[in-house]
Amino acid sequence: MTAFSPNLMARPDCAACPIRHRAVCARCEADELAQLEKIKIYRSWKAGETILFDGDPMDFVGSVVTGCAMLTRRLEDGRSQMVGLLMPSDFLGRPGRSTAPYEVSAATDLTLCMFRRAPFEKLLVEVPHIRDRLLEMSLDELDAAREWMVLLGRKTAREKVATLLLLVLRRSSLPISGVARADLPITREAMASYLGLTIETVSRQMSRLRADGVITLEGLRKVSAPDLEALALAAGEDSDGATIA
Amino acid sequence: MTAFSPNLMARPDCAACPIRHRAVCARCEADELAQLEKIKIYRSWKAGETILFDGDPMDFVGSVVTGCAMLTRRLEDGRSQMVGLLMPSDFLGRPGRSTAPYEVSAATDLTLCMFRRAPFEKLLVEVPHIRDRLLEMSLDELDAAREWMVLLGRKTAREKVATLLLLVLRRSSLPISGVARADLPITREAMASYLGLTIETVSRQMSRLRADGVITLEGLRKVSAPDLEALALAAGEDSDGATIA
DNA sequence: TATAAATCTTGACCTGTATCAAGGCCGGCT
DNA sequence: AGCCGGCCTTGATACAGGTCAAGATTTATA
Repeated sequence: MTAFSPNLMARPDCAACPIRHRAVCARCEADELAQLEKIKIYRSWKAGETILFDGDPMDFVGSVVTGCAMLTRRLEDGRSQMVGLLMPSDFLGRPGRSTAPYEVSAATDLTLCMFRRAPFEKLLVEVPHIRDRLLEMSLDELDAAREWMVLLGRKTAREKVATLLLLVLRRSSLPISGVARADLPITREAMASYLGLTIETVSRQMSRLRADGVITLEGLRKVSAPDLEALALAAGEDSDGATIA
Repeated sequence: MTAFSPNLMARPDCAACPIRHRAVCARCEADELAQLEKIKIYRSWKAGETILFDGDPMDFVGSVVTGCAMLTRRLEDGRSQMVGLLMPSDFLGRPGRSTAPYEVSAATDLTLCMFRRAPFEKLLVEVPHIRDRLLEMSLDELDAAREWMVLLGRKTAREKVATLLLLVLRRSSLPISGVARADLPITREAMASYLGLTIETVSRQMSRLRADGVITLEGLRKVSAPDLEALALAAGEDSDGATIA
């Protein structure tokens, strides 16, 4: 995964985020860039590290530059459910909230571009387009969350795994259809956490998809799909190819 | 359920929405009210009616005044998952989008306060506080959706049913703890759709909760819980009593 | 009020996924 | 290189929730 401009500065042609950024106001883009530049801080974590625990103070917002971050909610008895998988250009945090409502951790080696909340919120007041894009992004996230609810509530284990692979392949590789290859950014455990399954079930379904010729694995982390349409079919997806962001 | 001001006009003391509206700008509230007043339309549906099918053009936004609306996504083979349950004061629709990404239907007799999209979006540009509240609301919705993902992915059938009852009881009745009573606004089928279960499983778990003394049923639609704490326990909820909006 | 049509409940049985357990693969460390 | 420890895969078994089916209760209609 290569480095991208963080979300709020992304241009419409940003390869990492084909869905999220529709247009950028030509008039004020330069200003935004300059102002954001002044208050940003980069920070990195190693794969597996926890960035914030549920309830921790969270005095920043930011976006993923490289790598992959996870948002996880835990029930008291230890059961846990991932509720967000943040890829490059995805936004993290919420203006107006100072406490993390879930655990944030690094799925892979991770770099975040962070803005302290106070100056960011000030900027939010001054530059209306940042707020507009934040609204756009939140609504996209909401759509994605709802799409994921369908997966969690109604899809079979096989469909769940296929859907996640499809998501990763669609985000990582350029072609709309045909052969697609990608590095799986997450462990089997993280996949299970995201899909509402156990590790064993994920593993079994990966094996089945491989046996059925829907996917190919090289090592544990490299997946490819000779035919994305076939994978989409296994994912039980609407034929219109609705995208899950 | 009594009538409330629709969401965007809600005051901080609005009984229906204790969570969503933190503050209203005193300076511009009057103006907003006047401007919104000019472009709003009320419309009602009977319980069970479909308001919009997935993919229908949606040239309005609005909020629930009375009753209860459902957002449902369907897979091609007929499986369906409810992805939103809108109660009085909840917002429906998305500025900038003209097509419904899910089916919208009336769970009970329903009245919406609607604004045609074009003038609403114009207002959005002119009155910044409306946009701010829309962002707040979207972020709250996102939190709620994520909380629901935990339910769908990790909770048992009993916990799921208890969580939904708790949600309804918390929204309908005033006391923080102690006895709570409410009308279930939705059928068993809708409950099943929301919880990612079958009707039969919902029914069985309702019976079990009743047998265990956690809830009481009068007729099919009136529930009460002698002890909300006990219900929260059955819901597998964090002890801090985190609210699902 | 009687009857019909929904909606809900309960039971018997089955299946998909979780659980428990053993072994294999791979990367890191000495 | 060889060993160790963390992932991952595979198998055997158990159980929660789904499916199918019958009946009960409620609501709508005549």
